[in-house]
Amino acid sequence: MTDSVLPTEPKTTRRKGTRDKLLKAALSLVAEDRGGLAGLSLREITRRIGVSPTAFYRHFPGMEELGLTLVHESCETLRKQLAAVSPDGELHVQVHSTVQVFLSFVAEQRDIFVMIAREQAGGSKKMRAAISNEMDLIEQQLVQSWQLRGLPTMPFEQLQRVVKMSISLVFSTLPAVLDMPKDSDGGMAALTAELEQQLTLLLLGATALASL
Amino acid sequence: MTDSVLPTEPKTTRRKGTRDKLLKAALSLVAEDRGGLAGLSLREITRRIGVSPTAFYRHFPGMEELGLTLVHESCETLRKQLAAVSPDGELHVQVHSTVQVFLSFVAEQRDIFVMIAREQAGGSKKMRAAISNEMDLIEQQLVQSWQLRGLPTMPFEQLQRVVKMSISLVFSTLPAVLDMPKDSDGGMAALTAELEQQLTLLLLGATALASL
DNA sequence: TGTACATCAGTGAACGCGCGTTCACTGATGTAC
DNA sequence: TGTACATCAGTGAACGCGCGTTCACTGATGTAC
Repeated sequence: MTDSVLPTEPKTTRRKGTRDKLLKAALSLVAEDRGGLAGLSLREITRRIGVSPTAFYRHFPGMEELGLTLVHESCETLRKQLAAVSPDGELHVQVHSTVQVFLSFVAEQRDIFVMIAREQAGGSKKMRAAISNEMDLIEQQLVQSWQLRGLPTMPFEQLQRVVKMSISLVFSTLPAVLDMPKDSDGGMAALTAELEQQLTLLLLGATALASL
Repeated sequence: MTDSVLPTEPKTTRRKGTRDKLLKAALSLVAEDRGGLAGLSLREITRRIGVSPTAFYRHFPGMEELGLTLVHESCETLRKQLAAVSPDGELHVQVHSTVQVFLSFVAEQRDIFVMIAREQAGGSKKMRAAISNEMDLIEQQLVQSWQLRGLPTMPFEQLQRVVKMSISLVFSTLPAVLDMPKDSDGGMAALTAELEQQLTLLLLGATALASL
């Protein structure tokens, strides 16, 4: 048994990984139900990743900061993915593409959205402010990208309102996602279909209205 | 000092009132922030109304049942008030009336809506099921009453979807209500105006679409 | 390359606290005769 | 109307528990010379 061969691999691994593990553990605990970030404890999180409770404080001053970090980093990822979409063609094709991106992201990052849905109204004041801020950023980004693509056959103010409403509607379906088995493809498909119907109705309606 | 004159008044008062006091106290504690029903304790509630913690169990088996009762009784009240509205005239007048009823009820019963908004996504599974059930009842009722008034210049399925979307949009604004000072009339007016714009856009759009 | 030192991530014992729930109880209200 | 009894709402002591946070510590990693 040669003792200390291959000093590489685990060198910095166990060191740096803990912060991310804490975030992931918190996220999965929230997704597992009970009652939002407020419903889980620091000790529960550290227990799950096999680390002493005190280790938590090496990475976050407290639970609230962990929550804010989680929201911020998740939404950043979402915005990047949304920015990468560039649908072409007619209006309803573009709608379809955007909705698909949004929803496949929701399906993929289910836990994150579950958490955002819960904290959006249920969290602390700071938490709610952070989420509302992130949603505004998403809104701005969508408005811009749709403008650039020549979609807006309607006044700017109306386009902005339509986007805001679309985002509200997407987030409204999240509680239903919460109560869906993690692997229920059928259920998710039904939600997706209904949401697409809703957004299409909204967008076509607004367009029809603007052309009168 | 004649001792036991006037034996009336407080006879049954202190007895029966406790259950309602518990409900009210829980509601006001949720509205005061922190983090939903999950964020407050049985002892906190009983402390607020000056009763021993054990008295709680005379009225509810636990916190969850108190929460479910709160939701149920509140939504029943809301539905009764909505049923009492009978707007006349053109479409946008009817929209205006309905929105006004809804929003004045929200303003009036602010705490209840705050709680519903929080628990809709943030609560336990049972809680979410109860709220989603109550929202369906509201939806059905609105669809019926609009149908009776001859509003639907659109297919039934579309009317139903429009109502569902309207309710989603109303509930989406609740997190913003949460962060508004209790007496900020200006803030509430702004929210009301934006919401009315949104709903008008949706309804007129859908109508325009149906008449193409 | 080797050595000395500083920084940093994680430890484990200990604390005081508020919690939900149990229990046997008390005294007031309601009911039967 | 009065008396005996059952029911019911509220009490207060007691319990064990998991919590957040503190502290002095250890040993590994990173840095300066």
